Amino acid sequence: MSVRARMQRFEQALRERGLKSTAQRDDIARVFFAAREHVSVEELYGAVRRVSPRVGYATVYRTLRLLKECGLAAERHFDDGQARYEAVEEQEHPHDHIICERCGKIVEFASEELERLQERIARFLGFVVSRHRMELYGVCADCREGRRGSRREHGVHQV
Amino acid sequence: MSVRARMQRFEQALRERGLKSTAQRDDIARVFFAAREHVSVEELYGAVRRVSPRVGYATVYRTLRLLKECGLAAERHFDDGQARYEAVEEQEHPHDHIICERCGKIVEFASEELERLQERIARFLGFVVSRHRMELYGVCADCREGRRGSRREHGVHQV
DNA sequence: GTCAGTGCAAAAGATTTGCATGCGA
DNA sequence: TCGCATGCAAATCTTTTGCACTGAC
Repeated sequence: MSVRARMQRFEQALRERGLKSTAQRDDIARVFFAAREHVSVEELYGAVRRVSPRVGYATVYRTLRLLKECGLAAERHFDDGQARYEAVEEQEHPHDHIICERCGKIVEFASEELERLQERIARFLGFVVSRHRMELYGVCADCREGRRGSRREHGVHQV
Repeated sequence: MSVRARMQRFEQALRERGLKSTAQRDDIARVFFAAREHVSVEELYGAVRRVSPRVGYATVYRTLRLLKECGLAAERHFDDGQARYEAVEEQEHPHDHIICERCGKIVEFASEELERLQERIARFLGFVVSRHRMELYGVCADCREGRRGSRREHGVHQV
């Protein structure tokens, strides 16, 4: 989905909630949607300040919370401790992450087989699953072969 | 493994590193090993204070870091944001967690089928996996059926 | 004109660190 | 005795909140 389309969804969400559209909110949302996936608050704040230097940290946090509540952003906690955010696709299929421990690249993937297995395991343990999270950590092909590689890797890979 | 056996491993690890055995370290380690799994620092601090009221927060953190470095404790970050620690079994098989969103019970499980699937997915994406983490969130049988149930559920379930 | 939104600073919560003192080896 | 370990308080770091001012509607 384009940044423009996402912005329209954001503006619509604001209207639906009777919230105001402001220059700051727009700047933060636009930078967020245009950013590489999985930004930390710090990274987002830095990028926003380059566009609009008077924006405060608190507004970035507040707008990120707003985007989360509108279903336009998702918060992720990876093992390094710091929270990261990613833009959510419309009707997005839940997906998982595989992370290169050398270059930091994060690749998204979805596996129906994995989901079925999770259901099965949960049922065996007496649980009904509502959500899950899985992360694989390792080394990507680019790093193993000494290539530079792109840290950007778009979209969810169906595996 | 018993608390006693774990304490012996701890004392040995201290000696190997040329570190001192102190009353505080022993108290914290003993309470940690005896505690239910997945304690937060706050919970551990509270429990240690009941045994030894003069211990400081900093010492709990420092000892927990030490236990981690000795391979006797593992740090886990679940989705609620706060870090939790669990005692590590000797030659422990990596395992995953399923968490009841109603009563907070955490059940550990290990699945070879899951591991094989993870390997397969990673290979497909060009990665070599070194570790992983998976959490399932849902509602346990006890909660669904209005039973009280035990929050303790020992050991890793092979599924 | 109203009142939600913003920036700033202060607060809050989690964790780490500096330092004088204590205590294990 | 010597130096690591401790307790305390202060410093960090991340995130939230209070408040007076601003600006969207």
